[in-house]
Formats: sequence, C-alpha cells, structure tokens
Amino acid sequence: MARDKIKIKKIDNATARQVTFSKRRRGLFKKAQELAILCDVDVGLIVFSASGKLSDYASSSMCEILHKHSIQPDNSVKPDEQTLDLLKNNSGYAALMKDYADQLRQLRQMRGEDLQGLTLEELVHLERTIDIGLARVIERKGQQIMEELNSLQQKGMQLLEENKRLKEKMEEMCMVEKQAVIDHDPMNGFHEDVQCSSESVPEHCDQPSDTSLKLGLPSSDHWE
Amino acid sequence: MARDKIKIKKIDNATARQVTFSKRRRGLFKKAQELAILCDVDVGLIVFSASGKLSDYASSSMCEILHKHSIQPDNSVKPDEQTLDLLKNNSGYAALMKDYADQLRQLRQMRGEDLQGLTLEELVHLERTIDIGLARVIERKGQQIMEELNSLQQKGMQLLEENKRLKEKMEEMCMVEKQAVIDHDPMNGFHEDVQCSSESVPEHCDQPSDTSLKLGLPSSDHWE
DNA sequence: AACTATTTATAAGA
DNA sequence: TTCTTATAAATAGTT
Repeated sequence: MARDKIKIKKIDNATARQVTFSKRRRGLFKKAQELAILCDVDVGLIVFSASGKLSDYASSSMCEILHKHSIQPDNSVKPDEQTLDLLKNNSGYAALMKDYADQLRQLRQMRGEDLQGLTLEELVHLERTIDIGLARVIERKGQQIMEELNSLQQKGMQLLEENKRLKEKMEEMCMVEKQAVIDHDPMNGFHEDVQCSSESVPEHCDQPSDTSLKLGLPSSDHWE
Repeated sequence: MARDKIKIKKIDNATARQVTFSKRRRGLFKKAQELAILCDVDVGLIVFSASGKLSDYASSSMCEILHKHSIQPDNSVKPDEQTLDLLKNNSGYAALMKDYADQLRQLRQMRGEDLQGLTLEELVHLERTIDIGLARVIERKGQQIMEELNSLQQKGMQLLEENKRLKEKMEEMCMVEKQAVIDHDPMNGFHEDVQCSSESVPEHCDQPSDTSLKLGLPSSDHWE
C-alpha cells in the first residue's frame, strides 16, 4: 500500500514483520473503532502478538460480545465445542467429572452392579458400608413408623374426644329441644330421632380415612 | 477517506449507515486477515450488525482465540464470569450438575445419611434397593471366595505333584550315584545324605505362602 | 519514530 | 447491492 505493492504472505524478515505488525495493528484497531461508531454496531477484536501478548478492542464489553457470540443460533455447534474446550482446560470441571465418575461407580457398586473388578477385601468393605447404610435406613424407618403411628393415635384420640364432646352437646341440645317441645309442641317427637343419632359425623373432622391411606404402611416382608 | 472527509460519529441516515457498514466491514475483515497472514499472528474479529446478525473472522479457530483470550493473566477475572455464564446457559452442563447432585443424594442416602426428608414409602423403597445391592455383593463375595479357595487348592495340588515328582527323581538320581560310587568310589557315602533329603524345596515353586496372604480372608463377623 | 511515494480503502453518486 | 471515481487513509520502504 505504499512504495511497493506487497504480496499477502508471511513477512520473512522478523524485524520487518514486527514493524508491520505494529503499524497494521494500530490501523486495524482504528478501523474497528470507526466501524463501531459510524455504524453503531458491536465490534470485538482480539489480536495476539507473536510473543503471545494480547491486545483487544471491544465497542461494548468484550465479555458481552463473547457472550452474544456464544449464543448466536448460527453458531450453535461452535459454542458447545468452545464450552467443552473451556471446560476440559478447566481444572474445576476435570475434578467434577472425576467426582462424578467416581460417584457413579460407587452408586452402581452399592446397587450390586459392576462388582467383577473388586477384590475380596474391597467386597468386604463394600458390604460393611452397605450394611451400615441399611441399618441406618431401617432405624430411620422405625422412627418414621413410630412417628406416624403416634400421629395416627393422637388423631384417633382427638376424634374420640371430639366425638364424645359432640355427643354430650347433642344430648344436651336434645334435652333442651325436648324441653322446648314439651313446652310448646308436646306432640312432635320427630326431631329427636334425626338430630340425636350417634352415627352422625361432624363436618369439620379432618378426613380420618384419608390419613390412614397416606400412611402407606409397608408390606409385612419389610417389617423389622 | 474519499470524495469527502467524514467525521467519526454515528451516521444519521440509516441507509447510508447500512451501506457504509457493508463496505467498511469488508475492509475490516480484509485488514484483519492480512495482519494475521503477514505477521503470523492470531486475530479474532467479531462484528454484530445493527440487526444482530453476526459475522466473525478468526485466523485460527475462534474457539482457540477465545480460549487464549480467556486465559490471559490480565483478564483472569473476566473468563471466570464468562465461563460460568457459558456454563449456566449450557443445558448439558446443567443436566450434568443435576445428575451429579442427584447421584450424591442417592449415594448419601444409601449410606444412611440425609434420611430426614424421606417418607416412609421412600424409606421402604430405599431399604429394598440396598437389600438387593447387599445380596448381590454378598453373592459376589461368595463367588470370589470360592474362586480364591479353588485357586489355592489347585496350587497346593500342583505343589504336591511337583514334590512327588522331585522326590522320585532324586531317589532315581541317588540310585544312579550310589551305583556310580559303588562302581568308582566305594569309600565315599557323603553325597547321599545331602542331595537326597526329602526336606528340599524346588526353587521354581511359586511363593505358596504369599498367595494365602493375598487372599485376605474376611473376619468372621462378615461371613454368611 | 518520521518521511513519502504509492497502494488501498472508501464516500458519494449512479 | 454493486460499480465508479475522486479523494482520504494506510502503509512499505527508506531515512
């Protein structure tokens, strides 16, 4: 672009190359900025020198531009690769994957899968681990059963009390009504039979049958 | 840069702006490519048009450039955010994390930890799962024990046979030697006592004691 | 880094 | 969008 026309290929002379790099890099960044301002668009430019030094320009924030770039629908394949690349070079991810694989193996082995490779000692250790876990689960199950039984019992008691109270109240009411009937309508005994039946269930009683269903008591082969 | 000099500020006329965008974008990408080739450096360029369409150039892969960018020491804060951002917006990672968390929970529960939140039904199911796993581990342990016992037994048999063969050979040799002694050195009976002792152990016998050590038989409280 | 002859990019117009 | 063209900008080689 001056004095001589040049071919676009790597400049052999290292010094000349470095000089050209400085000049053209400045020009490139200027052009990038001009484009962003003139046309009101987002521009991101990243340049690594031969020595690995970074220079970048971003009309907004490079982070935002990279993010936009990563979620462009057209590049739906790219960001995955990119993400994977970032992940693979990310020690945290590597550790996570290791943990994940390790966990999966342990879980499978606790379920009795993939036991072929284990030594007798490892099998014994695994058995003990499972045994301990099983004991804890059984203990917790027992507690849970006791809690639910107690809860049921309490509810039963409450219902009984409620029932008793209601009965008393009803009888009282019947007495009052009877008295009223005696006082004002001595010929009508109809009310007594309907309203004072001991079969009646109060409406605000919390579904007693439903509670026992929710308990879901285990079948006998699981009781300890 | 032509006909008229222009001020670097947003072009008001939308059409003119779009035209300039097209022209300058092409120029910018050309310059970027030239810089990369001439100076043998990595260049990455990202441009979003006003309508949000992306165009990019990367001398190597954009992926590589972004990665380099992300690990530049100066930008050590940025890439973390960026990586996290990418990760959070990446369904694969989200699924992995979900799996990971789920696995961890299952593993802990099989070990008898974190049981508080489980219902009685879940506890019963967990118990059955563990029970099945335990049964498999115990079965596999039994197999392993049988295998190792058989292996030991076989080795013992081999040793016995070897021993027997050696004894026979020795006796044979002693006979020959005796004969030779009788033939040529009737006064020397020394060799017989040393070389024909039945206590000798052949050198190529595979460490029999070591095998039993490796077996690592379990303590009695784990036998079924 | 500064200079300058040229090449290149591009603004405006078609 | 593309082509044209006058002119601004960029820059290769030199100092």
